[in-house]
Amino acid sequence: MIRERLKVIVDACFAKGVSEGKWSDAAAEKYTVEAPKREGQGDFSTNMAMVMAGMEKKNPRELAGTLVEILSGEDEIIERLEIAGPGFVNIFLKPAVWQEVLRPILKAGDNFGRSTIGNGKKVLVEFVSANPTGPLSIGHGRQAILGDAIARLLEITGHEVFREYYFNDAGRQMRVLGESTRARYLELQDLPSTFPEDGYQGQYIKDIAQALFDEKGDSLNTQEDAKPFTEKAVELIFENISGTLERMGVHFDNYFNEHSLYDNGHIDSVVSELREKGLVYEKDDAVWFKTSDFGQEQDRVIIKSSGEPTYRLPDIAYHREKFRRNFDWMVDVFGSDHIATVPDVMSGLEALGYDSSKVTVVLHQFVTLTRHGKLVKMSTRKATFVTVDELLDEVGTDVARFYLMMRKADSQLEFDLDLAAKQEKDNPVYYVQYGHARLCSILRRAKEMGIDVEKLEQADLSLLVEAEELQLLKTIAAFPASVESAALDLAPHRAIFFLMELAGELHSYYNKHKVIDPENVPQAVTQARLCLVAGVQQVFKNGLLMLGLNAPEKM
RNA sequence: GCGCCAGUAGCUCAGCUGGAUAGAGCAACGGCCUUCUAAGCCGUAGGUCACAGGUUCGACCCCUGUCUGGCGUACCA
Repeated sequence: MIRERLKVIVDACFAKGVSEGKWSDAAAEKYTVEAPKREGQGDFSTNMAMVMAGMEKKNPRELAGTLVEILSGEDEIIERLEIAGPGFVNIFLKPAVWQEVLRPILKAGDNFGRSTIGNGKKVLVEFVSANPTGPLSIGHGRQAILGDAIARLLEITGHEVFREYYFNDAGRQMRVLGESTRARYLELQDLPSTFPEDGYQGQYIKDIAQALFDEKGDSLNTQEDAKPFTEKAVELIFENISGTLERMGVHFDNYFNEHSLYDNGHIDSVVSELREKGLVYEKDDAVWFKTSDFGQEQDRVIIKSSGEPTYRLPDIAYHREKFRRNFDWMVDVFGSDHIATVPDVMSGLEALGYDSSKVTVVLHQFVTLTRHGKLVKMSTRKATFVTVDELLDEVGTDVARFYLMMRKADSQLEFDLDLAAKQEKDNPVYYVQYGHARLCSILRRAKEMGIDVEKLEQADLSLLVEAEELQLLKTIAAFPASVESAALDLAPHRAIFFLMELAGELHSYYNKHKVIDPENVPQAVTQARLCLVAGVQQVFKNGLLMLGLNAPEKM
């Protein structure tokens, strides 16, 4: 909020310099106004002089001097200026600028941090999209949390968000699932059975078989078709997946069934459209898509010689339906093992005349699990994975959510189960939540002492002069920009880091300065500090809730 | 072989479009609770930002090459 205000002033001064012939407008939009990392380098700093130096063939420090001359006329919010290092202009603002940020924050309340930059843009976020072959693994968990956090961030920045889960309950995988279930079903009756070679080996298949036996008895013993087994398995697995998602606080607006693409003729129409454009051909009894026309190394099969489509074809058809449903932006959250499909889908969309730049794919790297210091290898088929449910049992929803969104998607995420479970105290989740709880505790105490919280806004904020106080004010003032950056860059981990930084500053302040202390702190100062406490508490609360985390008032 | 991602403190990781003296949390070591919650704070220690070149006023960031790890590279999804 403050940075934007200052940027306007700096831009005006740049323009003034241009009109006065001090420099050309070549550097317009190229320089930045940023908060320096280090203390003592001003509230903000601009590199304008250095950016201009190369273009103007002039000494950066000289240019900086000129800039300072122009800027010094702007004394409404600027206290002083200095030229530093190779030509930075450091800008020190009047403390009142920071002190006054509290009023709008308290006024905005739960809405502080929300914005309208999304401008009502319709966004489809597709994530999880696991086929019903087993419980959600921790990898799916990462995707669920990442996608959910992205969706939440886009929502509060003014996008119209639609969450979708794409799944397939037909085809070869499902046959194997049904056959695996049947084998377990016969097995539990001590009847001869043949477990498929590539069958699903998890305990959950046995549970499904048992449920089926409890329901139908031995009436399925002579069943040749695996279909009733598949149907039961899908039903129960989906129940399980929905339950897990519910526990994690993840909801979808729609479950899109791949099979509907066949029923509605979308698969066929994609093929015929591509055929009309001369982009498919037959070879070795299979149908090939000329992906080489779109810069790829080789063409790809879209219909196998058996007549069955490969995964690419429905993927393309599905994305075409996304476009037909008029979304302005489509965000796909995939695991990195799906990387191969991305260029194929993009090529398909281009071929069908759609602007594939409206699709953004967030590929997240794998979650590597360690338990007892050893790497846990994961495979759904062999059931050697850790399920999201088990994770939630061990560490709880908040810890799971926090850990799974704390890393950027590009990084592999190591989840140490022992650590997450035992780390009840030295846990970043609690570090942040504790900050919120502590502030709530102060506000409670204020109330008990009869300090009228309603009147806080009338406090004399100029009494907030401690370095830690100004730092907290600067940080919370940057909250909306931080949310925007996390949302637009689809990077929820930045919001997490913001909260951890705020928590660090808060805990330091808490230990150094007392808010309520009638004997040592004047009442007016207490009033002002309570305002700060309320503002910071509000930011913690908004930040935690927007990420789907709890903001406990007591811990 | 080729493509994508990663390589930053003992460990796990931040570092947003190139900016000033490299950041956090764990772990280690030394301190702080008759005072608003010690799930906290303060201090110490810890680095050739994988390696080698290049671009420039300035490189963890951009370019080239090399090495290491992960994921792909199916008529599996």
